[in-house]
Amino acid sequence: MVKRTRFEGDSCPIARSLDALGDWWSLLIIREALFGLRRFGEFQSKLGMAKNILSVRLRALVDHGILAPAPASDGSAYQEYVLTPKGRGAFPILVALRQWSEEFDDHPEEIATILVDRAKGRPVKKLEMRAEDGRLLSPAETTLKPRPARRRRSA
Amino acid sequence: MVKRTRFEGDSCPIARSLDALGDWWSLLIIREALFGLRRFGEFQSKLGMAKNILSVRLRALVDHGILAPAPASDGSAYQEYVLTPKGRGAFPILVALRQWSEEFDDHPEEIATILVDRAKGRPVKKLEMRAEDGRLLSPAETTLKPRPARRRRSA
DNA sequence: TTGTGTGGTTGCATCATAAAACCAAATGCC
DNA sequence: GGCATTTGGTTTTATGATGCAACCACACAA
Repeated sequence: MVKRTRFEGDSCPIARSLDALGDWWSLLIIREALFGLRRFGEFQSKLGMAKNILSVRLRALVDHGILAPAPASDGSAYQEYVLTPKGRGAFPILVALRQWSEEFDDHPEEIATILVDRAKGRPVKKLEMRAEDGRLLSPAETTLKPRPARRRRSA
Repeated sequence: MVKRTRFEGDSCPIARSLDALGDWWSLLIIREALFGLRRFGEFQSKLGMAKNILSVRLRALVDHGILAPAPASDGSAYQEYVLTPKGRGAFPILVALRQWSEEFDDHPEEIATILVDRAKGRPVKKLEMRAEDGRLLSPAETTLKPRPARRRRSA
C-alpha cells in the first residue's frame, strides 16, 4: 500500500488532530469559516483554490464533524457550511499558528493583520501554558503521562 | 504550473506558518525533537516514516530555521538535528493540537498520553486567550486589524 | 423561456509520497 | 588492519493527491 499515511489509529493526540486538519487547506477553510464565510463560492473565491479540492475538503471536514451542512440561511435553496463546536474549538490552533508566525517569521513586514482585543483594539497576549494552580509553565516544566484508565461505571 | 500551492508570499500569518510546517510530518518531527530526539535514525524508527521523506523534511525544516544541523554530541562523526528557538517556539501549536484532540476526538479512549505539569503531575490547563490586561477573550471578542506600518527610524 | 450564476463533478497532466533497493561512510569486532 | 554491520542517506519505481480546465445540473432572474 502506498496510500497517504493516516494517523487515525495513532495513539498520539497530535497525530490524531493532524489526521483531521493537517493538510494545506483545512485550517484555512476553518479560518474563513470563523470569519463568517459559509458558501462554497465564498470559500473558493476567497482562498483561490481549485473547486474540486475544495469539494473534497468540505466533505472531509463535514465527515470529521468540523463543519455541518446547513440547509439555508438567506432563504435560497443553496447549501451552506457552518462550523460545529468542534470546528470553533480549533480557534486556539489558529491563534498559535498566527502567533508563531508573528514571532518567528523571517519577513514579518509581509504580515498584513494582527489579532486584537475587540474592546480595546490592543493585540492579544501570547498564548501561555499554565498549571492547574495558574503557574506559568515552560515546555521543560511539563511531561507526558500515560492516560489513566477510564473508570468503569458500576453496573 | 501544477506545483503544490505555496503560501510563502501570502500575507496571512496562518498561511505562512502552514507553509513551513503544514505537511503531515513536520509537526511530528518537531514533537519528537522537543522530546529529545536528534538523530536521523531515531526520527525514522520512532515515526516509522520513509527515509527519503524524512530526508526531505529534515532539509526543509533546516532551511526554514526550525532545526539546525549540529556537528555531534556524543563524540561520533554523525550529524544531528537540534531545534532552534524558532523550532521550540512551535510548542504552543503542538499543545493546541493536543488539547483539541483531547476535547473533541471521537475516540478519546484511544489517546495514550496526557500532558501534565511536571511538578504536580496534574494536567496542564487549556490554553486560553487573554487581552493585554488579562481579561479572558472568546473568539468573538477578538478581531483583525491591519498591521500598523513599521515606524521608519529617523535618519 | 432563455440566459446567467452557483455549486459542484470529471478528465487529464503533474507533483508529492511511499516502499524498497541500493550505496558510501562510519563504526564495531576481532 | 580487515571484515561485517550500522548509520544516514539517495535512487528507483509505483501510486495517490493536487491543480487546472472543461463540463454539467440546478437554481434563479428577466
